[in-house]
Amino acid sequence: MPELPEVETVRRGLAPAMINRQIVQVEVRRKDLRFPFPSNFTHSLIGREILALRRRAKYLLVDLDDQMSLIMHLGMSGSFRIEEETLGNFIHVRNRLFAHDHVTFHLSNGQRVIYNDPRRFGFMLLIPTVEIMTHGYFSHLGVEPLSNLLNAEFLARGFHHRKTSVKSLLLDQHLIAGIGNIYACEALHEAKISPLRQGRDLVTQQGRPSAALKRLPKTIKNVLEKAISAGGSSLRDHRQTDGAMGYFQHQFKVYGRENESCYTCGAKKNISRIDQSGRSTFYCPGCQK
DNA sequence: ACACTATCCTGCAGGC
DNA sequence: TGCCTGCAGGATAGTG
Repeated sequence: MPELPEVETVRRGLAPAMINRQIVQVEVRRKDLRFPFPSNFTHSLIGREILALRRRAKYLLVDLDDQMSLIMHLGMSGSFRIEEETLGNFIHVRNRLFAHDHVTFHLSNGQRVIYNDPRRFGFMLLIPTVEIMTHGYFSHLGVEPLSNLLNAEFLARGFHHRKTSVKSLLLDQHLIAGIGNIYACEALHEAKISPLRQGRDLVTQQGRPSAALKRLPKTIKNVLEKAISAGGSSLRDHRQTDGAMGYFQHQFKVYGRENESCYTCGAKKNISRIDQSGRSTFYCPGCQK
C-alpha cells in the first residue's frame, strides 16, 4: 500500500509519540513478517531511547541511542496506530488487539505504537546507524523524488537508451525511490505522457529531455506533495497513526477510474486500465500522448 | 545490463 | 449462501 506519501504521513504521525521516548517494552506476536525477527530483536530495543525518526524512500528509520537504527518497511498492507495506555487519570484502556497486530512498542510516555500488517510483506531489522547508507537495501536506492536531485536532466540520463516504458521506469526504485503504482499513474497523467512511451522516446538524440519529459519532475513533486498534505491515500489498509483515513484517493484523476470520464480532457468513459509488468496502469489515451 | 516473470500473504469483490 | 478467480499500495530472486 504505502508509497512515499503514506510512509511520510506515518512518519509525521509517529514522530511526536516516539522521539525522545524510551522503549519500555516490545511485544512480538509471531516469529516473522516477511523475514524472521532476529532472536535478539526485543532485547535490543528495550531500554533504548529514540533519537530521531527518518524516512528514506518507503523505509522508516528509527535512530536509537546506542548507534543502532530500527529499519521498518510497510510492504503492501502495513500500518501503525498509536494508542494511549491511560485516558485522563483513571481509566485504563485494555490492550485491544486486532487481527494482524504483530508488534507493539510500549513507550515511556504511556503510549503504545502497534504495527498491523495483514499480508506481512513488511519487515523490521536492526542495523548500525552508520551502516544504513551502505546497507544493501539503501546503497542502490535512487534519488528522493521531492529533492532537487530529481529534475529533467536527471531523468534524461536515466531514461536514455531505455526501452522500458516510462511507467515501469518510474516504479524502478534504483532510479527514483519512493514512487509506487498510484503516484506513477497520477504523475504521468498530469504530465500528459502516455505510460506506454519508452524511456528513450522522451530523450532527444543529444541526450536532452524532451518537452514532455521536462514536465514530469514537476508533476511528480506536485502529486506527492498534495498526497502528503491529504494524509496519503486510503484504499484499504492505509491509516494515519490516529486511525484516520488519508483522503487523497478522492483526488485521483486516473487511478482506479477505469471506464470513467477524463477530468482533464473531458473524454467520456475514456480512462483505460492496462497491464504493465504485472501492475495495473490507469491513464487517459485521449490526453496522454 | 536489461526485460520480464513468479513469488511471498491475506482479504475482498465479482461472477456463477 | 458459497465457491472460485482475480486483483491489491512492494520488492526480490530468478529466467532468458
